[in-house]
Amino acid sequence: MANISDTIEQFIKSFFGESDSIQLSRNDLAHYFGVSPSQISYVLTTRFSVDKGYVIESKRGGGGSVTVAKIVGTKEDFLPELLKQTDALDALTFNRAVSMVERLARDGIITDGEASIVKSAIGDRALAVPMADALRKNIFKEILVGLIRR
Amino acid sequence: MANISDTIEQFIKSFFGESDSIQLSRNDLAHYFGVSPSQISYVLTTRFSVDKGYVIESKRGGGGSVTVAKIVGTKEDFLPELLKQTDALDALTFNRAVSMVERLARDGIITDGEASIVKSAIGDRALAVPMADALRKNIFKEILVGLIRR
DNA sequence: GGACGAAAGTCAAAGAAAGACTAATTTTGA
DNA sequence: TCAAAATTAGTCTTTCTTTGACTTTCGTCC
Repeated sequence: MANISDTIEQFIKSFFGESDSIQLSRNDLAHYFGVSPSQISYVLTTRFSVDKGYVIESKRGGGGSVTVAKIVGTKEDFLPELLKQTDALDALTFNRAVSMVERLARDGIITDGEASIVKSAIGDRALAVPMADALRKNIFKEILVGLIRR
Repeated sequence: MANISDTIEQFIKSFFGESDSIQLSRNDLAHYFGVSPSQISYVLTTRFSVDKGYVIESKRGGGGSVTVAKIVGTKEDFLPELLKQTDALDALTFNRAVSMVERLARDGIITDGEASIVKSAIGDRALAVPMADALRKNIFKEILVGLIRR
């Protein structure tokens, strides 16, 4: 956690209370942490992506701001939806998979323990073979199928 | 003990004691000992391997680092033992893996939900590739390592 | 409506750190 | 002895972070 991006990520997350949506000022945050404004954009795009279960909206100009909102899981629909999305890919990188898994955990669809097992199973060390991303997709799909049937 | 690798190994080990997990910087260590960074990697992989009872994780980029964690004998030492046994195999059939998983569940080391995820991940449908048994061994090992670390 | 300033967006380049691979050297053991 | 294994170094690659310059959009004030 030595890097500033992680710190900013945590700081932003700490603003989600019971509300699923927060509003912030890119410039103020940048100033607060003493970094360039685009650093905030970087944190926003890398840490609050759609795969991770967030949407970002913003408004420029005077009084502009950035809104970060949690996509709240519709539970029943979400797993089949995720399966469809995954199936449409021709490969699945580890990072992307992790985003999805952590989102499942965040929304309580799987437990943290289950999430960590999935991450182990589809990690780069586990899949040290050619075409790892294609294989990872396969495995992840099977896991999703299993989750749907339970 | 004349060689620098042994010295570095001891140096790293001297940081354990309080905690079972330490964090270090490859570059800093290399500088400290006046060796090339890859020398540190060499020590890490040869002296802190899984069968020697360690797990290594790392992160690249600004603020990146390497984490070395001891596999500490939990409970009945069953998991480390199982890991060692699995490591000794050169392949792992699905049936054999299922036996192990079910035993873990029966002993309460993992939940039923976790067991079913593991089974999905290492099932024959998930691993529809050549050399599936070798791959399955790899994946299962990583899962065990993850379980030990929690 | 046009000019101005206040936001935020974009993108590329530079920097930081670890990983992978290779070659050379040294040590070991049969 | 001498071939195999272990060690050491060097270099290139990949990944992630950080910064800065430039662009676009929005609101406000003549």
